[in-house]
Amino acid sequence: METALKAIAAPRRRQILRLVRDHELSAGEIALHFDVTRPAVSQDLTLLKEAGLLDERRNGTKRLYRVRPAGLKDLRAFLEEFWDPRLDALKLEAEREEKRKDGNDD
Amino acid sequence: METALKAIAAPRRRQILRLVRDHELSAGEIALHFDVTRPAVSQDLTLLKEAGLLDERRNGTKRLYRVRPAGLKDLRAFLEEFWDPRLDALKLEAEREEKRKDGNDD
DNA sequence: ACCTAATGTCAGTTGTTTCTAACGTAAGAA
DNA sequence: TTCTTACGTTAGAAACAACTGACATTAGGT
Repeated sequence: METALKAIAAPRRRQILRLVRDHELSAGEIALHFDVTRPAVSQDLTLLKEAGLLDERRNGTKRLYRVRPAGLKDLRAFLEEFWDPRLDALKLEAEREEKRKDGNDD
Repeated sequence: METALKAIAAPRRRQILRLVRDHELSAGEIALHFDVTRPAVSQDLTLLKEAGLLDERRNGTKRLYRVRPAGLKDLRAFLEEFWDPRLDALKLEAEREEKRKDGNDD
């Protein structure tokens, strides 16, 4: 969770998340959007992946990334609780709800 | 906003925000909760203040801190929009609503 | 005036992040 | 097997953040 919070604290990483919010993009395509070198972006991707915010899929020599909704959801939930800890009860209920629906990713 | 995001990415600073969520505390009282030196905490307080997340009030030789709800609200709004940019319209409406109510701090 | 309490500020050290250039690797085409 | 494409990984530099100990400041008490 710590990692995720730090991950979204950097503008470029937030931008990356936005880029792969709805469609997959390859590492190279992502890198094209920024003026740092490709390895720099690659490191951001690794960090985001470790934070559980990104999914990676390999296709041939390419690596395709996209947002991992569950990760985003967890981060959101953590923050919701942070703003107001009294939401605990509601949160637990929502989780029970989630389990019932099974595999829904918000 | 950048500052605020970085501010809450550190556990001790989140803890500080929790401590002064409902009641004011002096710098010294806050520092007692942690095992780093007082200056370290003081720097955290400065950072949080700069991020707009903390209000400072002086009383004699003491400085009393408490959460600044407006700052927290802005940060929240920023994140809401980040999770789902389609909320723009709703957000603007909410802001209009805020202005109407004038000075309400959530 | 002098003292104490409560706190901020500064300089310097250490630790962490971020970046680039160079190198390594794995997939597929020729 | 050799070449190319699309990547990740590493080493080292540079920038940044976090601490601590020492000092400065400000309010009030005696």
